[in-house]
Amino acid sequence: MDDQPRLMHSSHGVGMAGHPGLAQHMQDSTGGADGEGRKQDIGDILQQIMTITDQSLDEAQARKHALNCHRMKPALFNVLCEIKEKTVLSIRGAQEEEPPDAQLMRLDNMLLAEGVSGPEKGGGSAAAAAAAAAAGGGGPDNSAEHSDYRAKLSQIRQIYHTELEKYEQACNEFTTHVMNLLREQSRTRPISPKEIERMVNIIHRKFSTIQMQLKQSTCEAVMILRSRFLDARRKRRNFNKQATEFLNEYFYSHLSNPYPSEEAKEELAKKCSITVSQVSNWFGNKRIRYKKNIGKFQEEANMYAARTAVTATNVSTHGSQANSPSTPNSAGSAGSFNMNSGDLFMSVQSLNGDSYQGAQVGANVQSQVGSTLNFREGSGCSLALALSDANGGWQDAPTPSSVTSPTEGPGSVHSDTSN
DNA sequence: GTACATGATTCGCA
DNA sequence: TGCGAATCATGTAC
Repeated sequence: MDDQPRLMHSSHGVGMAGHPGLAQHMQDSTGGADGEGRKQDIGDILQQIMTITDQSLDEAQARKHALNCHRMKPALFNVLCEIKEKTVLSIRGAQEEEPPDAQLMRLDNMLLAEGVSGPEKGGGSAAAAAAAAAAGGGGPDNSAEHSDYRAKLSQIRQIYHTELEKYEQACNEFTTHVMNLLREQSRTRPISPKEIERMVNIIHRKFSTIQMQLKQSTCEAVMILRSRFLDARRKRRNFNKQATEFLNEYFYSHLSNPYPSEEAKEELAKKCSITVSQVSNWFGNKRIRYKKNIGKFQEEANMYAARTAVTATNVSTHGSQANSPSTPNSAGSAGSFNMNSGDLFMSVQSLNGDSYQGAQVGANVQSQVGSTLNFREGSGCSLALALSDANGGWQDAPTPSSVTSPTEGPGSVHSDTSN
């Protein structure tokens, strides 16, 4: 406590000594007739200011009022303000000129790109689509995951804006409060408008730091969400049995050309409750793995062939009775797949001498290992032969017209024994 | 825990 | 751009 008067007096001394213009100021404002008397006045005022903290509240209030009414007060405050301007605040002012924060700009750009800040873009659907595209997905098939991503991103966006508003509101309130306080205090201590303005800037900078932390946290949240979204996409889930059945049916029914069109893929995706991309992946994997190990898949092929043949037989029977084309897939959903009207798949395994009788075409067919016969009903029950060649490539099945001679009967077989 | 199955991803190619 | 091939990563059966 003892230090304070000493410091005050010290600063008083420095202030007066360091500001030779004070006496002049006093003279200017008072006419300079009785300089000594005025100096005494100033000394009294300063003394009162210095000792104001040692007084009781009531005494201080009374002294404050007396000081405020003192004729020398405005001049004294002007001088003190000038001294402040030329010392501490000038140093602080030099530090205020900071370059725009690069990190803040990065954060702003990222938030804008992710659709968190800036105008509402469907809750960041563009970013979600970009994320989906990056993960190899696309189209309406990922809508469930997209909507989940969008919902969470929208949540982040909402929290971000709520917090931002809170900060801005708090910043404004605090700024107003400080300004009012400083204006109030400027009645009893020398505070220039410039200093108030500077203080406001300091407050804004402090709140900007908080805002940056908020932006950083939001960016982190978006990054976590995004990585989880991508991870979830990568996470493998086995398709259900029915989906695999549908895919296998199509694959073995189109062994001659197991490249489903976009429409077929969409149809399969719909039936299997998977995405078009997944259908593409499945066929890609299937073709590779089938070619790598035809023998292993032969049993599976036979199973689907038999099933398809039975279905086709049934359908054919009813179909011929009804005199209408049929679509023999075991699921019985006519026309669901991109099959030629009346495609009948038949796989022949000669290893154990088994042969499947295509009831519809009425022919006993025995062929080479790995060869696959694709019977096409249609005009004259034409027969297309499809097989995977020795090089592992797929040989396109001839079109019915190209393999069907008008003279060929149901039992005619185009057989490629290259395998 | 291990081997195998299988969906997803990546990369090079035509 | 779609495909084949290789590979990764995870699910599943034992």
